[in-house]
Amino acid sequence: MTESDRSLRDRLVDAGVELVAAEGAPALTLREIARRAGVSHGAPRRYFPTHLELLSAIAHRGFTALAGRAREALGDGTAAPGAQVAALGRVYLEFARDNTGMYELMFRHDLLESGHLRLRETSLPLFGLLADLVGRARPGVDARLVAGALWANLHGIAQLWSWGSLRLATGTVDPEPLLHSALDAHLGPVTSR
Amino acid sequence: MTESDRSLRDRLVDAGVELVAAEGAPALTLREIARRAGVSHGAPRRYFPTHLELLSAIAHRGFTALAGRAREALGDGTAAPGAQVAALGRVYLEFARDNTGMYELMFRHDLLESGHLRLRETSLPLFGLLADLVGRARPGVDARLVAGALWANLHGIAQLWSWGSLRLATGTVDPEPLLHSALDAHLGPVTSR
DNA sequence: GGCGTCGGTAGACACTGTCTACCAGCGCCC
DNA sequence: GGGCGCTGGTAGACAGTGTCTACCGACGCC
Repeated sequence: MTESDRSLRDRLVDAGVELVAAEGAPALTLREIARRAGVSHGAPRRYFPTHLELLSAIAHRGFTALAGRAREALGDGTAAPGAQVAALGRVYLEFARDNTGMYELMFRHDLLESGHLRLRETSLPLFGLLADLVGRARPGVDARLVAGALWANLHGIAQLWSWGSLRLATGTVDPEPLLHSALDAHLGPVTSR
Repeated sequence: MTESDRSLRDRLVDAGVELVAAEGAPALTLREIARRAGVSHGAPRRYFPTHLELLSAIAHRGFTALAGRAREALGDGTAAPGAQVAALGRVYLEFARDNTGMYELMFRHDLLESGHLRLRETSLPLFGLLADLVGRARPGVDARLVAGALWANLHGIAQLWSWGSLRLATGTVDPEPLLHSALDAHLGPVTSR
């Protein structure tokens, strides 16, 4: 058959990725994913011993997708470090805005600890890149610390904005000024951005 | 009876608060809350038409508790604005650390939109206080914007730290340096703190 | 004193994740 | 070649969930 040449494992993850984009994170039922992949509800168990591990695999796709967009936004990496950090921040917020369900899934804390995929470590290379850029943009500071604070800021903006809390609190109509404020704060007064 | 002089509504919320502290957010089952309150699983429906509304009422307790701690940390409010902001940030992170389950519940986005309690608006007074302090600490800037960015930063640190992601990424052993970094960033170079 | 209403019970329903028994088809080896 | 075991999937049971509905007991009120 045309479907079974790709392993069921991949088809399940594919179905999950489509489902979370179409219906949101709460729709990612084990049985519904199996249904969409055209198999019985017990089949996923061969590949994912538990529901959480399947969700982890789906979230993993999200992290690699985010990393891909980051890489392509950075281009050849010749721009000024501060500008590259700004580009990363913008990509991060755009990803969270355009993939609400997937972003929500990626940061479900019970997923982070499950699966030998070690989902938490998946985001480390991207963080390392950020820390490197921060270190070049602000020599002299503890780059990993500042990068950590900045990452937390981006994450907070992404979440609180998508929930409407920040829109309500700040009264602004889009998160761009918040991103600017955060970048200015962590990267120091406007440099060559 | 000694139990029914307080309305079942309050007893349910009480049971939920205890349960989330003892067993974590995922344990907040409608049926388990009813069990702990000593009633049948259909009883809560008289007061909370849906499970989410009961959870909203429980989370509401969390917000008022947080506001209480903030108020008591600020004291008479005579300290320098920057110091007060720092105190608020510290209280926020401590609350998130000491009440992991409750904090997780408070920021479940599907809760924020449910219930005529309008949970999202509950955090507005506290945010207004923060924005006011930020405005006095940094006159000239858009206080609500900077306060929003700072709030997002605190929220991000609280979440990512409690999940272990920030500890892993920054290599620090406690979130205090992150708080300092964030405060320095948003409030400008160390003032009278 | 009968009646209606309030506050709670009990059970049904559909749905979930997990577990277990089964089994069809295939390759492999003696 | 024929039996065997393994791989990969099916089907059903089970406990638990949230919601809904029928019932009902005690209380207040006219």
